[in-house]
Amino acid sequence: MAITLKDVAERAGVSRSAVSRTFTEGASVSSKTRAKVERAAEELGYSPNALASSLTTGRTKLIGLISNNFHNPLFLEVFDLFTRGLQDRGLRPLLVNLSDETDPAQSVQMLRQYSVDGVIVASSTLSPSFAEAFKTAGMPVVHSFGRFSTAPNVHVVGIDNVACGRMAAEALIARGYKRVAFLGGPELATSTQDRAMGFFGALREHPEIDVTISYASAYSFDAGRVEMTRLLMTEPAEAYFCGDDVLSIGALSAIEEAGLSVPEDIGLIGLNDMDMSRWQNIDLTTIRQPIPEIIGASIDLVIGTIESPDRHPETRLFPCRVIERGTLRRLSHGAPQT
Amino acid sequence: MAITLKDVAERAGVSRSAVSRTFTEGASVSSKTRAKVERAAEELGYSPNALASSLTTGRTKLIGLISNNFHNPLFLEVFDLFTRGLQDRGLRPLLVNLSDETDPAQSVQMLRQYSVDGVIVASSTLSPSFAEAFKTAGMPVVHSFGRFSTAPNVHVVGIDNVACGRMAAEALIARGYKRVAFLGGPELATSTQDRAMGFFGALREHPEIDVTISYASAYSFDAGRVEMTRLLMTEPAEAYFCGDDVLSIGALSAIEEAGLSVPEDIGLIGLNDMDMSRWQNIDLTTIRQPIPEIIGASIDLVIGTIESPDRHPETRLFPCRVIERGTLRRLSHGAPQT
DNA sequence: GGATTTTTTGCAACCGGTTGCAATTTTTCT
DNA sequence: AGAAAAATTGCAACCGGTTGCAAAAAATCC
Repeated sequence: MAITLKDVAERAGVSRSAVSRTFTEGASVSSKTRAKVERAAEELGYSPNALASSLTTGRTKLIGLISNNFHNPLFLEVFDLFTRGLQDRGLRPLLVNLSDETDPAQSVQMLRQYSVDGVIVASSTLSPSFAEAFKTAGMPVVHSFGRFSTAPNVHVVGIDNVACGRMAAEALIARGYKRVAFLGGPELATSTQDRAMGFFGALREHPEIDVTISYASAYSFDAGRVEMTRLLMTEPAEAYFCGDDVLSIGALSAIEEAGLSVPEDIGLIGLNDMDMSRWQNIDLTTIRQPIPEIIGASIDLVIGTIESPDRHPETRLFPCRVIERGTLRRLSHGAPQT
Repeated sequence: MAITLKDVAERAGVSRSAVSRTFTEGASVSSKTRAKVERAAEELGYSPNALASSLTTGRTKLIGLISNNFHNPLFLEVFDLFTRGLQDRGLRPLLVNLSDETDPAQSVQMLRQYSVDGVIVASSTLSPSFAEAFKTAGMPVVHSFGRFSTAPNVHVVGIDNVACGRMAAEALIARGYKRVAFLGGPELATSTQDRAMGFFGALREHPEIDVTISYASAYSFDAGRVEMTRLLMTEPAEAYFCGDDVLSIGALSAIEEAGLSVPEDIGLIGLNDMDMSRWQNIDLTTIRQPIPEIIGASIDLVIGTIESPDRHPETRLFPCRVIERGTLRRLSHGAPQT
């Protein structure tokens, strides 16, 4: 059915090796045979079978892209950048949707069956051990949006969640809020824990500020809305740091529905700066994660590890910054600016 | 490095064929050898190389999933359902991000190199000829969210955009609007054209209603906002049918910013019913596309075509329905209900 | 021009599996 | 128990490529 190497070889009147070599970067072929082969290939419409060649070269150019975040709009941007970035470097993303699975065994087996060259785990909620399972299985792996660790076992690229928590706290302090709160994502998500730690850490130096905490059941609109609705039933804080933009938007919706206004009655600051957050009817003050940089670094790192497998695991964290929009009261003039 | 068939065969003391057969559905192996092989495989941690086997079986279980919609939040749901649906059936999505590319040649070549078993083109903006290129190259292909055609060359699964346009018109008529408009997506997108056709067709029977048309430059928030802002500078219509939810939200933002309110001053009806549209601070009246059904049918159809390649191309369109929310005035009592 | 070096080429083995076929073993039958 | 039928097994060829090696051809040198 399909055109193979052999067909081209016969048509061009050369050996199969010659054909293989013309399609292999840096192999030794005279320009004369190359021309013959290319002509024959063109006429037959031949293109080499990447999977067959992977058998001998050991490289498939397939990268497993694993995620469990198929409900957070931020991840559409993430998938866009990952797929584009991988394609631009000649790699192909094999997408794995983890949904509610948290055991890596199946994914490891599946990606091994397809001999992927490397694996990218894109998730802020999976535990570090998930990515480690791929390393144990001998696959180059990078955990994107993962958690910082002083002695990492696998490459981690992301943000310093503790620093972000602190940054959020400082933003609220600078704006003179006296009763603040953290509205986190799922309590056991590593990112939630770290953000809470940073937030509380910074506020420890400000005992005059009252601080509370609560958790939404997921990084989702509904969870944020439900939790904020609950909070509004008693005395709410003056401003909330929400562990995620989509959570913030849920909270925003609950606040408006209660007849209160943002930022006059309650302030909100999110985290991520997904595209939607800048929409003028949302206009969320938030902390921006430099997504393109995180993804670029993740890809570079996985490629680097494919090339030198014994590379020492490293953690690359990118700085975030506050994006000033409309859900926090303006910075009071003369207040300490960070 | 990795464990191969041969390793298992040696350890189990059987031939390579025996090992191969124990891992092949419906092959002839005695329970005794099967046990030996499974034990050896277990001990060595063997899992068969799917790509090597694809060489002889001709099946990779890889499905090319092609899209150019990486900015419409609806497509996160689409990717979620596609990846889950494919996985559940033992298939693997190889994701291709088309971005602004519209020439299928590269994608065809790439997917041929990876010997994908089938291709799903998920896009409402690509022309039918895009999907046809895969068929010409001999690959089973389904165009999801594609356009209806009486004599289709490839399988198409989607909605009847003309009927949706009509449905939108009827919804506006039923609510007594007298000056309505279509705010379409890119003028050359096939979906836009069809929706416009249905919309205008239905209104032709109501010459008393004034109807106008304009196009946003993309199916995006910004494009919707820009276009609505422009429309508001002169006398706007009483209600708009927007070609897409995200466009509607952009329009909504422009309207609110102009100090007008929805649905009191201007009504809006979208199309898609993406998850976000139900968020209470958006609360968009819209026409729901039954995304899960479309995706399920697309997967079934691509599998069906893999199994019987000469299957006649068919078009499967799913019915849509209006989802009543808060951006259109309430149906006036006694008004004709459709 | 002939010897030497460099480049190009084809052979054949291999990558990790599958499968038709004939030989062998097991089961069934009388 | 022995013959016939059915099930299992291994051999060897094959899937579509790649690559080390030795032979052949071309280029360089004196």
